[in-house]
Amino acid sequence: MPSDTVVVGRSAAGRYALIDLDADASPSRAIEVDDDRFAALVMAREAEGDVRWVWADSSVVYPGLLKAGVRVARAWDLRLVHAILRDASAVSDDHGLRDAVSWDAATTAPADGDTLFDLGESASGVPESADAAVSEYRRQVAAIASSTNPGALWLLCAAESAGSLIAVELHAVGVPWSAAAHERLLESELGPRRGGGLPANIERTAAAVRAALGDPAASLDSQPRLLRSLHRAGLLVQSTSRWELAEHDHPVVAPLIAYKKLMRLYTANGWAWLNEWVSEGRFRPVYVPAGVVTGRWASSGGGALQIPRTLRTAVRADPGWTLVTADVAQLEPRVLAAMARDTVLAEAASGRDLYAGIVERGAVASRGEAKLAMLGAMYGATTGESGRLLPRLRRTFPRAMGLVDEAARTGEDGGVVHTWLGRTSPAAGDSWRDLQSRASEAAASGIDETRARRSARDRGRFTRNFVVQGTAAEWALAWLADLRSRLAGLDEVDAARAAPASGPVFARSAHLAFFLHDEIVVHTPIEHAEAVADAVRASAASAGRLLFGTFPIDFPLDLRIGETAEKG
DNA sequence: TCTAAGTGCGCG
DNA sequence: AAAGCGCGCACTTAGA
Repeated sequence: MPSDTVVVGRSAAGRYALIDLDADASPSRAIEVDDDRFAALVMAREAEGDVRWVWADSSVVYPGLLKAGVRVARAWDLRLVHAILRDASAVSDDHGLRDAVSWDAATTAPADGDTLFDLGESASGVPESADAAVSEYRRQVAAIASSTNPGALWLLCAAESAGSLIAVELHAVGVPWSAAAHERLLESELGPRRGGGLPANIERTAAAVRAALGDPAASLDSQPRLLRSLHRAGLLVQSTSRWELAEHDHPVVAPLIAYKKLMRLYTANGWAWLNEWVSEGRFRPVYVPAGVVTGRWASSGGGALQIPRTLRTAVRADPGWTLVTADVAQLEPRVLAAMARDTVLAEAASGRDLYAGIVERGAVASRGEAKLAMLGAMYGATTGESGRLLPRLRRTFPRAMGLVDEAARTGEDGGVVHTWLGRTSPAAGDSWRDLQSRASEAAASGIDETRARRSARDRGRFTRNFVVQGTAAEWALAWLADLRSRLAGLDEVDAARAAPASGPVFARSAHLAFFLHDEIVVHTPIEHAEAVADAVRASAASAGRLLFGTFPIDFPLDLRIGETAEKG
């Protein structure tokens, strides 16, 4: 059965308007409802059959639906799709889309969820009228249809929209988080919490630093003052970063590095963080789909994507539930092999460890070298060990290396590049172009030329990485979207075992709980753990096929089942 | 007292 | 001080 397309927005009277579109995207039927009827109507249509909900912004509309107990299977996020199509190099005839500047809203975090049905003040500033949504949707459909790669663009926009739903759901359901485990870790690392002052271990370590500096009043938290103290103590570093400190042999080095580590934990993820971000056993990060230019997600508040690995012990399943954690081994080089149709690299990647495969093919001598060289290829290293190893990688994998080298050249020349599905890098800005053209004039100074050259190289490294990072993000979106629908097919548990009872409807069965670029955590009733693991693997395979068809590249997972999400 | 920029470090 | 990409956050200082 083909899916129905229903556009959601506000009517002139300020009520919710639902407009059915027929096959050629013309409006065929409109219904207006008051806010209190909206969720019920959506639920009814979902029960009736396959619907794609087209709305301005999932982060605005969807939290209210979830709160009312309604989950939708498919959506189309006009704001996110607009941003993709506006920049897409595959779109030449945009059917007025690029002129529709009211849809150019900045990526925003959702207002924090308590407003039931509040579409009134759109958090992202995009239009909220149903008519505006219909017009924009028609422009988007036409732009995709007339693009040079409609299939890929459609897939990208659908995946992006699925991601917009998942981001809202992840926030609503939260990461199961044991405050007790977190506190135990804080106590053991930082020592007992002390009213007023710093925790005991931090104070003790600070005292050791000051003793080693021979300066009982040394300021450790002000970079310029600490730097001067270090100089006075005879440690002639240029910065106070751990990397540079570690290269020196001086009694202050060890305690200072220890101090920085403890302070980091204390200030970034200490008791204050726990108090602010964890409640009722859940950490609820705000995800921002496409918050990164490459299409990766960003987060806002709580530092969701920067939780230190050591804190993962606090991620604990509810009683009767467990966690399925999976991450993709070497996602980016695998994606690169597939994009470049580099069968040699794909072969080296087949099985478990891509870096071991590179060593086996004789390109470099050790796994460490393989990793360093491959990261250097994707990031654009020119110097050091990584830069030295690159030519060997180019000889062994000319197609894959050719793809990233070409992306870098395009960027240096001021051009744009795009991901496998067609997300396109931003155009070079005016100041960048000015700098380049000034440097190419006859009267250009040496300084101008050097600066222009450097900024061209910078841009080249950005576009080089864009194609790989962005395509990896697309793979991950496809993985997430496919997994979400597989999980939705698993049975619910009794309400008494729901996790937690006050959580959103989908929390009564296995559900995604965390996502970090190439890693997912699923919270599941214990009896469904194996089924979840199968679904996770199946969706990874399916994402690979969806993007790369029959090209022989696999995406092996590191998958673990256990009540904590700790890696190990 | 506010904001912007610099520094450093957590994640991929 | 990262070399070599992309982020967010905490803390400080400089400047208005």
